[in-house]
Amino acid sequence: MTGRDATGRRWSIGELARLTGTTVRALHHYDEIGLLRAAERTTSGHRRYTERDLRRLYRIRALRGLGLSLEEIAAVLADTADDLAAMRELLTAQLRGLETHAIRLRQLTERLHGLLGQLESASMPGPDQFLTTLEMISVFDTSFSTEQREQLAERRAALGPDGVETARLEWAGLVAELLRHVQEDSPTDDPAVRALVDRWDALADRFHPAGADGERTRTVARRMWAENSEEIGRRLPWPTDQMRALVDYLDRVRVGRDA
Amino acid sequence: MTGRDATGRRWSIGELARLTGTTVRALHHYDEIGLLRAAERTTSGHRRYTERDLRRLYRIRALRGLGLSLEEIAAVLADTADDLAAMRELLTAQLRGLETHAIRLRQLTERLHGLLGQLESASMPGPDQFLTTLEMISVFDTSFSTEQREQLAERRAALGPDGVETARLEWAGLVAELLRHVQEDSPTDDPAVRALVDRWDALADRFHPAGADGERTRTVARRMWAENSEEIGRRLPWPTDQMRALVDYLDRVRVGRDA
DNA sequence: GCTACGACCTCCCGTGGCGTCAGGTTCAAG
DNA sequence: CTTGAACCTGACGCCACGGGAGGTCGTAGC
Repeated sequence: MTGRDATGRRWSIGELARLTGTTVRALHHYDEIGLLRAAERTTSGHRRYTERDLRRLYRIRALRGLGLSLEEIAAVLADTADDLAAMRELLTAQLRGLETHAIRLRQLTERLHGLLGQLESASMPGPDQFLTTLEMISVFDTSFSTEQREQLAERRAALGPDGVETARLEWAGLVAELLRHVQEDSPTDDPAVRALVDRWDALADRFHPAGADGERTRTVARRMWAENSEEIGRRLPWPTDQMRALVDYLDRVRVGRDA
Repeated sequence: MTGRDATGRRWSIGELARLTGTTVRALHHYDEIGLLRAAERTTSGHRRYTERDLRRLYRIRALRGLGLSLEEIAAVLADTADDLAAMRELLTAQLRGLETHAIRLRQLTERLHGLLGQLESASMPGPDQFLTTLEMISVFDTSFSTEQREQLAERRAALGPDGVETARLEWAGLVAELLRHVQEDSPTDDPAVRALVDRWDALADRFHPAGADGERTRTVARRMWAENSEEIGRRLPWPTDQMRALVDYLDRVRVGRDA
């Protein structure tokens, strides 16, 4: 078993750790799980590593540096190593995983950017408002049905990720602000309210722009946003009625505006 | 204490989980760590959540969706919430963290791309070669001294991350292949060997291009690569002599080529 | 031979954010 | 009254180690 390198150099566990930039504890761990067993032990139990162990360790560290799990590493290093296909497959899978990870990371970054922008802007009234926006974001994430998500995905391609994030965030903020106006029963000709509703409609139009059959599309669009508002209302502490009231309120403001 | 919402709706833990898209277990966990305690319990011990709990949960989920840890969330939600500055600070820090994370992710992706490219290319002799390349990568990552890293960083800016990764990978492969030739004592006028050495020198030149004082820079460059080779040799199972032999071999090939 | 002192040993708890049983109790509908 | 779904607490598992306790081993200097 040790015949192959019975004559070579030996390293203690600490030397090995220093050589490879790992820690003694990590080597203990690899030993425990059987990923890298010391080829020999001294009579007193100290580990002695051989050249083969060292080279295996280098491979392990390289693969870990590529983000593979210890289990995966054990698998590819267990194959008699003439199995490059397995290695290629694993690395390809890893690459795909990294790419989806990168996508989520970008989305996260955009959300954070948006939120920070909102925090910096002067239009931010206070902490209550911001916390409500947070709630709306959470609700938004769990409220859209699958087919609605698909519809959004179509628009997503056209708007680009930035546009979608911005819209999502803006919409969450709008719902929060408008709900407050509904609760306070602001008059429908309040300029502030009109500005909010204009932004609301512009947002909906951006997702469902008027095409050849402009009016029909817009109707569908507004209905969809209204339905989402209701769905969201069902998930909020405020009763559904309140959310329906919001939609009604929107309509009343529009009537006053378009008259 | 419960006076504020003594009259509102109550939700069971399962209802709350369905509303917010979480799991019962997660809510148990939040309760355990004190992040979200149910406002009340029934006489039999079942949790009853109030409207305030629900809204707090929405905030928690939104912040978790932004990648904050439960501890951080507890901190910002504990502040009496008029502390938007703390929130801004935390989100900014989070954004910075995401960005460094994204950088590492890009590096990883590039490495994987490079390795896969090497695996696909026809110049890949066999699994042994590939595993040796893995070892070299590992060694490369831990061998360069700090000032050498700094020198590399300068060039890095000029070459771009892609260039650095490609070079790193190519160099690792070259060392592996050349070491084999040294071991097999291939003749110095072997065309395959010459091609390898040409690639080696081209690589070094790419990192240390000939400027006004061309020759001196090149000498420095070659010395640096040679030193790294020795340093690397010291970390390899092969003795230092072998690595020094590699450098000598390189020189002999160059002499034959330039004559 | 004695004494440091460092390197090594094994065993075990902790990390984060829950998932997943196990074994028992309670609730709501029929 | 019964059944089945929902709920409870408690405990272990995950992943790749970090870190500490408490003991043994190796070697260098006196």
